[in-house]
Amino acid sequence: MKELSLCPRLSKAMELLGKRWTTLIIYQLLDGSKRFNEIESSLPISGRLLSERLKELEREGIVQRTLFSEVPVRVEYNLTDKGMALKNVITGIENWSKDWL
Amino acid sequence: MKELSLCPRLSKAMELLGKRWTTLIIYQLLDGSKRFNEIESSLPISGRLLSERLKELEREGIVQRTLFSEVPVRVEYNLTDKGMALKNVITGIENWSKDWL
DNA sequence: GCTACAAGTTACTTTATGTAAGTAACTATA
DNA sequence: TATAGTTACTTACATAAAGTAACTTGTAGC
Repeated sequence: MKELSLCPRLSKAMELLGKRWTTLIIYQLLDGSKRFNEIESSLPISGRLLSERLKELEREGIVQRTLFSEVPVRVEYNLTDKGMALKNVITGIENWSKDWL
Repeated sequence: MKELSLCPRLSKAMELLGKRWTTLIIYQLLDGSKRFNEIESSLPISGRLLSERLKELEREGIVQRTLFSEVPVRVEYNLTDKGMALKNVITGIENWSKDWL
């Protein structure tokens, strides 16, 4: 019988942020909204996974999706307040990386 | 040809911290050294992966492994300065989680 | 009808993770 | 002497996640 001293907060957060690409996608959106293709070309990620991750982030309320019915269609993604609140965390990781990697 | 606006610092850090269990293992070690079995029972992780992750963390200089040739053998793991420097990052994630999850 | 475009989706392969059993080296107990 | 117990791992195998590339949908212009 395991007596988990697992921190549920950290654990839940890492389920999200720990998934591959998630943090990098959020990073791309920190300086404003971007289109699907823009994110896709700014990261070495495939459309398949980008689509999956954006759906997860939308479901979690971290990213907002806006559809423009133009021709061809345009879709913009931007961070919600919940997403923007991750800015400090991401900056912290960058700083650690700068100091130690 | 992709013109990646990928932040190499964040990217490299997330390759490490984004791996499943890594951050949770570091969290377990924030308050002092622990033995293999202690970590294993404090997280829902298998020995197989824990062993793999600890090796990665040791290789990256985040965790230090100390062997005590007792009977039965005892092995302790503790964070290096590089590992301890992640405390702020982890606290940041916890706080975000508290505020938004 | 044919081509072009953005934003996906589908089908398939490779890699990572999960699960359970096994190993090494030694001690303590019957 | 034989058996069981201990820690810290490994190994073998099954399942889930990620990677790759081709295909779809809706619309416009030629």
